[in-house]
Amino acid sequence: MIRIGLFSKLCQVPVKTLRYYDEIGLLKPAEIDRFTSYRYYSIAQLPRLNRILALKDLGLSLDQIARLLAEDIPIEQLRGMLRLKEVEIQQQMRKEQEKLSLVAARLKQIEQEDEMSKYDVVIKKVESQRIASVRDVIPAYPEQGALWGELETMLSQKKIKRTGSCFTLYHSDEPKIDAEVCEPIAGDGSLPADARVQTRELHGTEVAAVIHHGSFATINEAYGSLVKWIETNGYQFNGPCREIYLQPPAETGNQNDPDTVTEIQFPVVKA
Amino acid sequence: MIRIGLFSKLCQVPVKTLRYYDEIGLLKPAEIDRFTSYRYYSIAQLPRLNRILALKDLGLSLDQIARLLAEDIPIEQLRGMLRLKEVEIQQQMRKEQEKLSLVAARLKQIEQEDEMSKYDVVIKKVESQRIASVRDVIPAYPEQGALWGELETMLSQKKIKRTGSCFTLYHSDEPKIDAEVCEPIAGDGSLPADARVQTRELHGTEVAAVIHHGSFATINEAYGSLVKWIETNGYQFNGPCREIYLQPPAETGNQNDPDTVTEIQFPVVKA
DNA sequence: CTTGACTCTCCATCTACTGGAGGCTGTATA
DNA sequence: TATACAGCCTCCAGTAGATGGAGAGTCAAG
Repeated sequence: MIRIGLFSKLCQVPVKTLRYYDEIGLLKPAEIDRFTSYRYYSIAQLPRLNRILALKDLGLSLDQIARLLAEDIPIEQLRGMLRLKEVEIQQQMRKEQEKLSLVAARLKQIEQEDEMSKYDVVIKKVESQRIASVRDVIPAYPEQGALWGELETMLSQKKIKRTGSCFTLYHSDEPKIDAEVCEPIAGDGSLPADARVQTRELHGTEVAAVIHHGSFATINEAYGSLVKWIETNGYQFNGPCREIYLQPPAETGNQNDPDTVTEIQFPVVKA
Repeated sequence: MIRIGLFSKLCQVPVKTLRYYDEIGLLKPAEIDRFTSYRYYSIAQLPRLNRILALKDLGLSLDQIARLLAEDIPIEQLRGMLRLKEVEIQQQMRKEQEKLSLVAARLKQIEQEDEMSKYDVVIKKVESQRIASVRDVIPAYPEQGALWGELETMLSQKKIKRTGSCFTLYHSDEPKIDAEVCEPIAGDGSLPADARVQTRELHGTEVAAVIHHGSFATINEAYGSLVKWIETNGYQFNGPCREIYLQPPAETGNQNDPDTVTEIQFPVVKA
């Protein structure tokens, strides 16, 4: 029987850690003095500790290790745990890889422009949502006002309220702009059976997004940054772009308000 | 001004997390009602939050992000932080890679033998230490008794105490076993200037180690496991093997004691 | 006026330890 | 045998980045 300090030296594990393992029941000392509470370990406990360390090196949690050491684990379960861990590590590696390329892209961008970009691109998931929309080809971006009028009229007639920010889907670019103005509505919204206004489910997707703060006059910069980011970070476009008007419900509108906040989202997939 | 719930929906960040960011000063609401303590956010705060999220995706800590957003950061410092992070991520990836191959090796081993090996190999660092030793070629392993005799005699004459477990270094294998029996001594140990007993520094190294619990008769299994592990896990031998006798200082000795505990270490380098 | 959805603060929890304060215990030396 | 000092004990707090819950106050609609 040896005391904790010597045991610690033999196994190269700090005393504090041994006490912690005792506390959580992972490795109890062979004996504890009833009067002094001194922990006494047996050299024969080294193999168990070694097994603990080896399993820890695989990335298993102490909790999992405790369960594995519980003596009556079928080999099948061990195999399962390891396979699970294998997958976990692979996922983790992919994440790290992702981070690495993001960092590298940022660095490259700093090299080129010598400052931090005004826009920050984030990848996020957008949930599936039910929308009411009006779609048409318009000659110029500001011309979508008419479409908004049609949509609003219909919705207020039917007394349907929107459940989120309204937005425009751009199905095609200039010069023939194929725009669809949309408002999210409740899931049970009755369809109006109207030729112009239709309701449908807009399915969820991953998007790359930036937020533009300022008048629409300068929104091109935001588009430029976002498109460039998507290309340099190895994503591919995967659907029509969404331009979301993030005004608080009260104040919808003024195109040139310098406090306008707009989110631009491009559905993407990792190439 | 919008309330936390709506802001949470717009930016896809949980309410709890927004409150946490407020608490740590990373993103304070634009306004807080003095009477109700309700947090009110401005849509114009979305770009800042987006930047936070983007930096978080790079793997920066909230603390680092807070410092970066402190407005007066020179571009140089940002560059430095990113480069540092780049290196960190690469290290992390190497670690994950290491784990992955360890897990894979375990799985393969289970496939082959259909049980968990009796021995668990761990990689650890061994500190540099001062030793007194006697080295000679012996015809068989048990013959090292004589060498131990010489060493012990000398040390007890000089009244030098050992500072750790004694061990044998095997410089060569059977049939001509070149063994060096060693005892660690205090760093300032005076050298005895003896032809047979010498003192020297044994430099630190990484080792792959297993612990054998039981009589020496079966120690070959431990050697077998360890050597196999080293080979399948892509390490290379890097010095003479150490056989460490982990008995508590009191009971040195009996070769066939079934409670003998021995650690076997092979210095290794990652191939 | 009530109901139900939101929001608030405060506390606890997670992982695997690490550090420190304050107080015993064991051993070596004088 | 007295004393110094290393070693050991327990308890408490803190790490990072949230997450979950209790209990209470607030807001808007019907």
